[in-house]
Amino acid sequence: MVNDPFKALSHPIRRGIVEQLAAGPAPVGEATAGFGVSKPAISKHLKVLEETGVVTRVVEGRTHWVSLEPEVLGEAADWMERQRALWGRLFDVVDEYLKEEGPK
Amino acid sequence: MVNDPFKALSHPIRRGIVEQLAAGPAPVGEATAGFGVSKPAISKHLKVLEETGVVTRVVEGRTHWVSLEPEVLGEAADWMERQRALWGRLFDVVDEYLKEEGPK
DNA sequence: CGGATCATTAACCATATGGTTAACAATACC
DNA sequence: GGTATTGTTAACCATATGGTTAATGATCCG
Repeated sequence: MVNDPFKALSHPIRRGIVEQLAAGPAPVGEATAGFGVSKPAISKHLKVLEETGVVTRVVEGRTHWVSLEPEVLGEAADWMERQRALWGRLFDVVDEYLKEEGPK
Repeated sequence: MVNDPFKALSHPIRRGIVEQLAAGPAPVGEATAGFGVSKPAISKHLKVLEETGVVTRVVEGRTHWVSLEPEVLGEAADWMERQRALWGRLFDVVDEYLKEEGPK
């Protein structure tokens, strides 16, 4: 995977930023308010989100506008759904197993 | 999040193990074959998967049976789908924005 | 120009992560 | 008992991660 959205989402602060951005593009300060860490810490999380392709940034004057990249996050969502589909089969396997065992 | 499935899924080998286990419970050696790393490395990945609640282990003789825990992975899948739903709205927001701008 | 504002970079630190080889543990088999 | 099989633990190493404070960049505004 070139973009690795799962790496991006592996920290709660970064998931929080993604949640904030779901409402639409926002300046850094707005998208990252309320996480209780310093600005440099935020800057680093944002950098990870950018490097993994989850967000993009447009600088406009002194404010940096940050936007979600749904396609990249979609890769993660798709993987999860593919897995979920397979778990369904897994339940069937377990069911069959229980059937073979017969009723108690 | 007490269980953090996203942390578990943040490494490609661990995602690979999850994929293998989607077919059903398997012994460690079977669930983790073909990743090109040493057994201790595998052991550690498995430990992470266990600690985050993504898999459970049952020891039977000298083979350790590993199983997926769909509920825990479901937390991650649900989060992704909630986000995906919000991205939908995001597209609408962008559409509205483009409408306001008017046709070129 | 000078100060306030928005945000990053630099330098540093502690701990986590991901890998290795070597040794160990426990069970299975002859 | 001796050896093969399955898997973990111990010790070690390099790099990544996540945080800090202090300094810097860049823009806006009076």
